[in-house]
Amino acid sequence: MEKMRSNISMAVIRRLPKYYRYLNDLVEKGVTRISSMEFGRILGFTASQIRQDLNCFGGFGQQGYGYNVEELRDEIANILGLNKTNNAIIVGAGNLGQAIANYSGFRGSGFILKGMFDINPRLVGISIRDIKIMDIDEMSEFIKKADINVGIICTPKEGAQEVADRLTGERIKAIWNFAPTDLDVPEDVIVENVHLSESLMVLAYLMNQRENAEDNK
Amino acid sequence: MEKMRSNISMAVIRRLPKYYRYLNDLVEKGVTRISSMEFGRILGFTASQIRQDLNCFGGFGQQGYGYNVEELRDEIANILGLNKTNNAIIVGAGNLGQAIANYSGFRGSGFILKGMFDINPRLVGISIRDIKIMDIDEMSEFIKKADINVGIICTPKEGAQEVADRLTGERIKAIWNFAPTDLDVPEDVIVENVHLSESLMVLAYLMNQRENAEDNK
DNA sequence: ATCAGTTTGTTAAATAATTACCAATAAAAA
DNA sequence: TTTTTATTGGTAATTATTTAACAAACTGAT
Repeated sequence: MEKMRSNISMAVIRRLPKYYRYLNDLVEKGVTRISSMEFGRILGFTASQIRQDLNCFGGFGQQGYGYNVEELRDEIANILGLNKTNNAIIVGAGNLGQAIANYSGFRGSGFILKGMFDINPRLVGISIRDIKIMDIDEMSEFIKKADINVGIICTPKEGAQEVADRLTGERIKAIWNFAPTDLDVPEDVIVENVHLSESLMVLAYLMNQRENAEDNK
Repeated sequence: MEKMRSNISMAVIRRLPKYYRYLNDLVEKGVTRISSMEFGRILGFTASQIRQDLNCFGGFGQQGYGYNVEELRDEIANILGLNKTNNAIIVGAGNLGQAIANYSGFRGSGFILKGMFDINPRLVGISIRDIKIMDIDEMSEFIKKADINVGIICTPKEGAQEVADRLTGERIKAIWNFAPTDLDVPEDVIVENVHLSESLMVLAYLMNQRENAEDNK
């Protein structure tokens, strides 16, 4: 049974998926047990950090043995809520929306794509992976009918806030936002941003810096 | 002239693009000056943090006045290296690769897409935004010829490491990695990961947690 | 059983990041 | 010009995160 600590830091939470990914790889390789030290070596973390992180949720290991790989993997899946399903829709069915619709990572995260929406009449009616693109005016009704609780925003930044307003108006619980803007939503709505341009700018910064450092040598 | 501090923390660096984005918005709105307090209110940061962050790179403000919006925007663009151009190729021309190719965020970050590569013969020959998809065997030669220094990996995780090896073999400087795996590269190569599945799992965690918290009320 | 060797969970120490504070100084008002 | 007000840049205090240390406890071998 998990410890009930609700004040886990985001730093810890953002490491959990990486733990999960590597544990999955280990399971596939047939590794049954692992120590925090060896796991840390693989991940590039300190053993201490791994033990500290895992202990936020419970004592999954055993002295003199380490962690059972499969058991730990399942515990983390449980902590991440990957066993629960969430019905999702994509709003904005352009290139990015379509790529996300085809994204295989949905499998295994518990998210199920139920519909796609766009304002562009050329896109409405097209199907991506058996998901029909619908007109955005049908969205509210669809959310109710299909029990949607996650909205994925793949619109340009101009339309994003309005889409967010419509989604939250329908009591959606979470938004996965790919639009390059910060959304203003009620405090009980969760927003996870994927800001590609920011990621790219960080890359630009690091390249630029590296270059400057070399010039100064 | 910038201060020369090379030990800027990643926490600061990852905030720079957000500063840049909001400053651009302010320029567009015609705002000419702003105090750290007002800027913080808009961004959701403390005034202290903004002043502290900016001071890593230089004293861009003025007592009793604040910061000149346009000037600060340009300074940050310069710090981020957005004025320099970098030639990039996309490896993996599936849905995600094509979406990235169409991604308008390249404009304004200084990255120029010069080519796309795939192993799938059905894709080779197709053009996306005037960029021809080539066979991956032509990649090495193309990198030399077209002076490419950035590789964007949009392959499944299975092929990603091999692509990274080929890219670094050609002395590429940086990789923008969308494959759900951590790449092993020489230490002078910069890797910026966009791990969508990890982002999605964090979303799952937060939703799951919110639900648990509500149940315990 | 007993014992040597591992490895955890947990507490303490060290490091990093954020926030508060304030003297110095420029802008704006008087 | 002088005074008041605003606001920075930098330093100090606080808070958060990471790493180190170690007693407790399990494994596996003898």
